[in-house]
Amino acid sequence: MIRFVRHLPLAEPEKQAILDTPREIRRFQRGDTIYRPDEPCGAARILVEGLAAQYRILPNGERQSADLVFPARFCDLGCILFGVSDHFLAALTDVEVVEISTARILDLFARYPQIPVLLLHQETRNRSILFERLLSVGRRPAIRRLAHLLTEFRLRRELAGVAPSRAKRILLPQRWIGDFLGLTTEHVSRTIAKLKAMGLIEQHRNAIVIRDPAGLARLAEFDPGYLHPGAEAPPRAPPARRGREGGSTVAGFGGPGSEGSKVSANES
Amino acid sequence: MIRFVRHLPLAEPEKQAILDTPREIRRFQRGDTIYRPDEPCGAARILVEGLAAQYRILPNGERQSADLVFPARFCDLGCILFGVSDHFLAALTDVEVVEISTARILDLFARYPQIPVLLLHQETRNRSILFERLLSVGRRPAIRRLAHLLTEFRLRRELAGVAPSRAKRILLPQRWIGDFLGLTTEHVSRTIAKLKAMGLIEQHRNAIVIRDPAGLARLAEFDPGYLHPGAEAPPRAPPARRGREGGSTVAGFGGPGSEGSKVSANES
DNA sequence: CGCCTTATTGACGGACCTCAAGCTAAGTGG
DNA sequence: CCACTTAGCTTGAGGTCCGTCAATAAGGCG
Repeated sequence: MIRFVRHLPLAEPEKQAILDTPREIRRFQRGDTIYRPDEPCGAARILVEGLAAQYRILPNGERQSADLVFPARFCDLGCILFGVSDHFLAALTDVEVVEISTARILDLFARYPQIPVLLLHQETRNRSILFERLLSVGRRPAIRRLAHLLTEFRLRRELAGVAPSRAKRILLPQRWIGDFLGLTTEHVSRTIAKLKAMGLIEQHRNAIVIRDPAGLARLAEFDPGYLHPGAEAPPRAPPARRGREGGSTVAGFGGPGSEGSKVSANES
Repeated sequence: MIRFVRHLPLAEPEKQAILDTPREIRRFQRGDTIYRPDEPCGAARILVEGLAAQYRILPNGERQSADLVFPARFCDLGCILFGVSDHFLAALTDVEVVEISTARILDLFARYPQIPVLLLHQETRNRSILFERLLSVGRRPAIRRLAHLLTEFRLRRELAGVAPSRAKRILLPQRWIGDFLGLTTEHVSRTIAKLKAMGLIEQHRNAIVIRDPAGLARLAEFDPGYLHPGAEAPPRAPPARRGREGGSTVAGFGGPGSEGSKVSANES
C-alpha cells in the first residue's frame, strides 16, 4: 500500500492524506470472486497486488469480460459514485485489495481536488481501452482479435514497469481469453494453434510466450495510441526501482502531468 | 448553451463560471464529420443540439461505433486530458457543438472541483454503457443485440427528458445500427424484418417505431441498471420544462447528488 | 493412482457475411 | 410532368467463420 501510494502522480499532501486514510486489506485466492454486482458495496476497492478481470454475465450464463485490472488501479468507480457495481470481478492470481469506505473517499475528493482529476484520467483511458476491445470483438476476425489482445497485454505490462522479457509471457486461461474476445474456448484453442504455426507465439505449460512481438502487432494492425501511454507510466521521472520488478512493484496511478514515452508497436 | 448550463447538477457559482467562460459555437450538418482522431485538438467539445456517433475504423475501412452522444454531454474527454481524440465523431442530425479551450477547461477544473467530479460520474456511466455494448456484440445473437440497442436508445431518450411517445420512434440509418452492433447492413435489414414479423416494431419511412417496448425489452433480456438512471436525470427536482420537449431541450449533465427515479424495463 | 480442471481435436451445423440485383423514396434538371 | 439519379433499404444464393457437441488428452493435486 505504501509502495503503491508513493508512486502516484500526486503532490506530497495528497499522498500523505491517502496514507492517513483508514483502510482495510482483503486477500483473495486465484479463482475467487472478489465482488458481484448484486452485493451492497460501500467502499472503494483498489487492487494493490495481483491481477483481476471484470466481466458481466448473460441469463444463460455466457460471460463477457471487459478488461483486466492491474495493480494500483481502482477496480470499480461505479461502486463509489453510484453505490453499485456493474460487473463481477474475478481474481486471476492471488490478489490483494485495499478497501476505503465511500464516505472517506468522498471526503478525500472534497479536500484534495487533484484526486478526482486523476481518476478522471484513469477512467477516460479505461473507456478508450474498452472501445478498442469493442472494435476487436465487433469487426476483427478471431486471429487478429487474439493477436491484438496479446499485444495489448504485453504493452500494458511493460508500461506498468514489467521487464519486456517477462511481459512477453502471458498467463491467462483460454476460458478467459475467450471471454475477452467473445469466442468459445474451442475456437481460442484453434486460433492459438494457428499463431503457433505462424511462428508468432509459443506455448509452455499454460503460458503463451510471444516469440515475435512485432509480427504479432503487425498481424493485429496494432496502433498503441489508445493506451495513452503517458497515463500509465509514473509521472515525471519514475522513482528509482527496487530489485524485483514483478507485476506490482511499480505501476503508478496514471494521470495528468505525465509526459510518458512514445510507444511503438514495432520495437524488437 | 444557457439552457444547457442551467440544468446542470451544479451550484450557482459553478454554473455562472461556465457561463462566463469564453466559448465558440460550431454547427454541422447531418453526415458531417465533427472531428477525427488525427486532427490536433485543443478544445473541449460539448454537444448542445442534435445527435452524434463516436466510431473507430479499421485499416480496411470497417467501422465500429461505441456510443451516441446526446445533448449536454462532452464528446471527448480524451481531447482535454490527453490532447488527442481516440475516435471519429459523426453528426447523425444537424448539430451544434460548443468548444471551450483546454486551458480554460483546466482552469475551471482547478477553481471548481465539483466539475471534474461531475465529469467523473459521466465517464463512469459512459464506460458502463460501453461495457454493455461489448456484452451485446460479444455474446448476444443479432436479434437480441438489435432489441437491446433499440430499448437502450428509447430509455436513454426518456431519461434525457424526451416524451415516451416520441422516444419510441428511432431514426437511425441501418448502416449505423450495423456499426453499433458489429453487423452488416444486410443482416440488420433481415433482423429488423424479423422483429417486425414478431410484432415488436414497425417501420415508417426511415424510422423504426417500437410497438411493444416491454416485449422488446424482454427479448433483449434488458436490465436497465447499467444506465445508472440517477445520473442522467436532472438532480433533485427537475426544473419546469418549456413547451416543446424535442430532443435537446432538457438533458442535464448527470452527476452526483441525483437520486433519480427507478427505471423499469416493463413499463407500458 | 484417480479425479478434476484445462486444453486439444474432429465432425457437423448454423449464424452471419459476401456478392449481386432490384426496389423505393426523394430529389434534380429538362 | 417526367426521365434520371442517388441514397438507403430489401431480397436471394452461396460461402465461411465460428459455435456446438463429443471424445480424447494432459497436467495438477490430493
